[in-house]
Amino acid sequence: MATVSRALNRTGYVKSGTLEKIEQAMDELGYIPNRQARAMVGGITRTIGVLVPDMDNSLFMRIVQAINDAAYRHDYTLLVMDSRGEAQREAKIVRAMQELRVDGLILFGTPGTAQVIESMKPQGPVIILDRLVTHFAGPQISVNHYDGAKTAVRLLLKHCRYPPAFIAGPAHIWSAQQRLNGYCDALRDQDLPAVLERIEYADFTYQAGYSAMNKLFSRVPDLDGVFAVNDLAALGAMKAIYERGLGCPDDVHLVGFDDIHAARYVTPSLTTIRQPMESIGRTAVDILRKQIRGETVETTPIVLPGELIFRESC
Amino acid sequence: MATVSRALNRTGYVKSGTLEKIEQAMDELGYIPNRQARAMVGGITRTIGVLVPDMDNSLFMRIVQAINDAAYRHDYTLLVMDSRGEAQREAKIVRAMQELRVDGLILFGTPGTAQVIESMKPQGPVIILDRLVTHFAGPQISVNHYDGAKTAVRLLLKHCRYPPAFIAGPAHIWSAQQRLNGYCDALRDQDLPAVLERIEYADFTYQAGYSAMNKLFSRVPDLDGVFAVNDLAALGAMKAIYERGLGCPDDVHLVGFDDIHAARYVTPSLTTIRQPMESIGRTAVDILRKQIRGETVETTPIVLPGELIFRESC
DNA sequence: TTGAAAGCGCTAACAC
DNA sequence: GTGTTAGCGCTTTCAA
Repeated sequence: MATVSRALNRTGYVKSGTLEKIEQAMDELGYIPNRQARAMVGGITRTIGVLVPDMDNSLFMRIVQAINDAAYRHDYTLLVMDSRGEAQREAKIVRAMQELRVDGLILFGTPGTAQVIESMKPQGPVIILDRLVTHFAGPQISVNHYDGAKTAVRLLLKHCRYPPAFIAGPAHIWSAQQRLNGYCDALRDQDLPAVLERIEYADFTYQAGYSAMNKLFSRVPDLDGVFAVNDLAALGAMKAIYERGLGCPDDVHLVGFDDIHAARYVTPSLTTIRQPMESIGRTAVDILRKQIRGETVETTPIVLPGELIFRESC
Repeated sequence: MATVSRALNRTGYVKSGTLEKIEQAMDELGYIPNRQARAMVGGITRTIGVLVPDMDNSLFMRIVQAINDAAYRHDYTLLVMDSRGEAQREAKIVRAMQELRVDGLILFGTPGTAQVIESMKPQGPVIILDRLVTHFAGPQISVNHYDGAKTAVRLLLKHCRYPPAFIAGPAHIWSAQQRLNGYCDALRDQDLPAVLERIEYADFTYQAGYSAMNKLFSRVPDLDGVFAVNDLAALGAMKAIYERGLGCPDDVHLVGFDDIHAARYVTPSLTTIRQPMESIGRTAVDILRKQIRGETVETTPIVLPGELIFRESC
């Protein structure tokens, strides 16, 4: 038994003849080693848990894809689950992953995440992505929402005669808040006030972007530029613009945030701030691996720059 | 030890006082049962492996979401990995999942899937989704590609003066082949021949749809209707249509397949055949659970009807 | 109603 | 180079 184990793990000496015999036997018997048994004695499972609030969100999944690729490179298997944004479900899934003894956990921040982490014992390393959580001591990674928003608004200011409007996100979500700050400060830098009239709140959906845009139209007469908190909302806004018989960018300049696929597919294609999804995912796995190895890591949030993607809408 | 085990699993008798003491101790110690150890003796892991060729494909992920929800309801945890469409990677991931002793496996069919399954020993149940595989003896689930295509083409025939063109998928992919057959037969039903001139091959991408449409334009003078093998290709086609200064549906009627989110977001919104993603996912888990319980299941492919979604493009 | 003991498949330490 | 043994955390007899 021990010799087989040594052969399998290529640890210690095994005579080449014996090795062959072992390999042949494994083949004949269709033997597949049991990783759980391995994990029982070794302590590590080579699995990483990933918890997403919405598996049908291209932004999230492209980050997960990057995680997937990095994990694959390092021979890790991913447990991915969708909490559907429900805090209770999030808690149950985290628990299940702990019972499965994942080596590390990657969570996308939701309003409930802080509490979920609070209430669970710190079994192994945890990393939070995208929407950061204030009362969390571990590593966190996100795009620089603030700078990205500023860049977007500066671009609009270059093209527009009037101060751009903002379709904002829910006030209690950290990333939305950051983008709002960026919007306000970019205006302030030009000695323009951020007036309430030009800000309309929406959640991150297409529908909400559509109605927000309509509300802005009915309220603001001199409207020739809009920054939307994310691409989905921007797409909704675009719909509203075209329904009024107006055009993009001729009548209204439009900039989104995220760079989801649809941004490239629509006509006119959407100018946006691209999140560095690939490096968010890769960095997450890198840090996790360091933590798994027992090294200590920086716990101040890592903030990666977004990239302005020029397309047709602005 | 045995008593604790009984308490945890609520199997056998435990005095209520003892139960309380156990629960209190678990709390104090932050005890989290080890599912792997459990699985070692029990044989089942309550995990399901899911292998996707592209995690950033809304069609796939909405099916996975349905799988996720069904799995959650029945207390299963999902191992989801993205093979990036590479056969070799697919094989390695399946292997890893077998080593982890998943109770069942759900695969999205790719050109390489048949061989991967062939070469791996049948450890536990396997289900194949979406693109069926001919030499596979287990259960398979997909939309009725053929009927869906027929429905789409019939709709186009109603609105168009000329026989609609078809932006086809790769010939070696089963689902694409089915949709092509549907296209041809729908024409034939109206005593119209399916002429090669009106068929342009593309893969399932936006880019390919775009160039395919341009080729059709340059080849077919009387073009007022197009059926695209999937929504992404349809969106690319739409771009080409608008670039020519034409409109949808005024000049060219357009129908897609799948009903990805973007279909609703674009202007004009895309008429399409919706895949029953929710029921594909739910059914997959239902069948898997049956198989895990040891029941025998139907192995003739389950073919679910698609749904025509009327929007603006046709 | 509880405890003792065996064993799930593996690795690591040690002896041979 | 290879075999023996103990033990990872649990469930399941079987006895008490």
